[in-house]
Amino acid sequence: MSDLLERLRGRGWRMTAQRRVVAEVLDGDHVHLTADEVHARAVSRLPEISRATVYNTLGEMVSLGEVLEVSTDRRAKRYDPNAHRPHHHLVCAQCGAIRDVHPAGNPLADLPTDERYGFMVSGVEVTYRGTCPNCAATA
Amino acid sequence: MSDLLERLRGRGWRMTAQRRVVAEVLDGDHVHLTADEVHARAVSRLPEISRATVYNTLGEMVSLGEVLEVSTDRRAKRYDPNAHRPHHHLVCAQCGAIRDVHPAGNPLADLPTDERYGFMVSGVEVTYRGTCPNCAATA
DNA sequence: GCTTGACTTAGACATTGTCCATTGTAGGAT
DNA sequence: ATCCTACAATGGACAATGTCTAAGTCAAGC
Repeated sequence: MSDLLERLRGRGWRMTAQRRVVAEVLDGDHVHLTADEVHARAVSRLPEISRATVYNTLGEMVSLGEVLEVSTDRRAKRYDPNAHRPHHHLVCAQCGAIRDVHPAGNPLADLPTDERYGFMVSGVEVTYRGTCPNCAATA
Repeated sequence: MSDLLERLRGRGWRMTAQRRVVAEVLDGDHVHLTADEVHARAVSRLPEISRATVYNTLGEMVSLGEVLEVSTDRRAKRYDPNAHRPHHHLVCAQCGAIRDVHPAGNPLADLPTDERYGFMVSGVEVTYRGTCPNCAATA
């Protein structure tokens, strides 16, 4: 059920009630919660969990490479538990809904050498913007 | 020399000392200043300019479509006066240096219909990550 | 040179995130 | 089973970035 929790367990990660709750809250597909959203949901299961712990725990999951940080807007960072299959994001400009997407093509190959300014290029993020069906209907 | 200022003038934008200074500070190629950096530079030319004015002015330039907001990290928004030719960004993971790049290919065409989740997709941002020559040498 | 509505200001406030000293506890050692 | 100890959690202060408001100021048209 909880893939994320399983992965973390298999790394000798010290398990605590707080960490378990954070991992459970974050698990799933197309999940892109902010730290505060994670905290709110965690609190409903473990009322005494603190904000700092949620931030620390999310930060550790990111360091372990089991969770991705996503910045689709200039507001809060979002956390994406689907760190294993590389993917990009499609964001609704109105409501902020986010979907994971897997475009064809390889943007890295599309960056010519003379546009690299001597950088060692290691990765690329692609963010599609648009309007979701829901917002299109309401507008 | 100040293209940005010229463009703004030609739109009946009410001109004030503050707005002129902000436009001048922001003009150029590969310019990606944060609001606070813009403020700091503006203050050196017009000591009494306020932070709120800089934020307001940058926001208006963005609304007018003459300046782009760029979020290459989760820190402060950056402002890019080069709103004419569409382009993407290459960011140094160590020092945060940013270059404008123009990759080949069309990422919009690479997003299959069955990965669009019914969204009306209107744009795409591509952010390349890597290490700049300077940081590679120092590391 | 007036008038007026738009612009600017200073600072309070909001949001998101980090840090630190203290307290608690998971998991190995006995 | 219990004890130890290093690691984790807590909560509250602090920092960075951005927004808002009420009052004063000014650019541009008449």
